[in-house]
Amino acid sequence: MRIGEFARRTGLTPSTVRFYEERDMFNPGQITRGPNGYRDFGEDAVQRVRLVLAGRDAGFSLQDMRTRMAHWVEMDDTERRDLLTEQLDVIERRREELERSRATILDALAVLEERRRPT
Amino acid sequence: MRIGEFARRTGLTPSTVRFYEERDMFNPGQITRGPNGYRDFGEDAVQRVRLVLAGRDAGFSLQDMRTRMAHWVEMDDTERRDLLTEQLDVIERRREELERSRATILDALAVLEERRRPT
DNA sequence: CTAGACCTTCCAGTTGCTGGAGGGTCAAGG
DNA sequence: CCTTGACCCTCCAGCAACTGGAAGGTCTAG
Repeated sequence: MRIGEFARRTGLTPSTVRFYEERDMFNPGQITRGPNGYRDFGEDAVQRVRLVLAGRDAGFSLQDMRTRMAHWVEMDDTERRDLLTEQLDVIERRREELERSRATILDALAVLEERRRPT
Repeated sequence: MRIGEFARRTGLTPSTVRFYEERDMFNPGQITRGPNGYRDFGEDAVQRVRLVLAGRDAGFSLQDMRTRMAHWVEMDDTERRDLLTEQLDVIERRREELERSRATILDALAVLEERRRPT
């Protein structure tokens, strides 16, 4: 598929996809070029970028994700499990931060409510 | 208090605190200067920056937070409630993204587990 | 009077994009 | 055939939100 469709399917913009390619987030072969110079994305490129996005949202840098995924093929399942578990931990920490943020705002809201119907 | 203590209490680095000052995240008077040129932070500066951080973690830009808080004083409680509620929505959306990210990783883990004890 | 822990400004660099300029490709319709 | 529109290409400048280093000032304790 071409970059437009790929972007739509991954929720990215074409610009961002090109940026990810420049930063080596794809494996060789996942993006080929047609005779007109257009990029051609395979189905595995979609899978790949989805993992990258999961990592990014967990709070990993693109470089982190690149190295992690580069070594993926040569890792055994135990190492892979460790890596994914670590990723889960990072997500968990992000979730907690978000929860604190939410609490701060709920607090502020509670103050407003209390002012409306005073105790 | 001086910048070091302020940074410790807000979980920021002194560099970031100076950057926030430069970007006008504080109200005039929340940071004064001693005769030696050192910054002196008041207790309200701590409150202020905590709200900024809650907004930042919710996904708002610093500029957004700056304008939001600048108008805060002249808003009535209804507007304030709307603003905070909007902030909660943004947090909720971030939470969902994070949840999807988590699901992607749990999926990958499940594949590994299945390979260990095949069906 | 010096060592250490602070603080100051200024500024260049990093990450992860975003959007624009200037141009090529290609299918459909007049 | 030619134009129009929706694509695509590269290159590059700019942005947000930091980060850290250089070069230097201040203050307290020993």
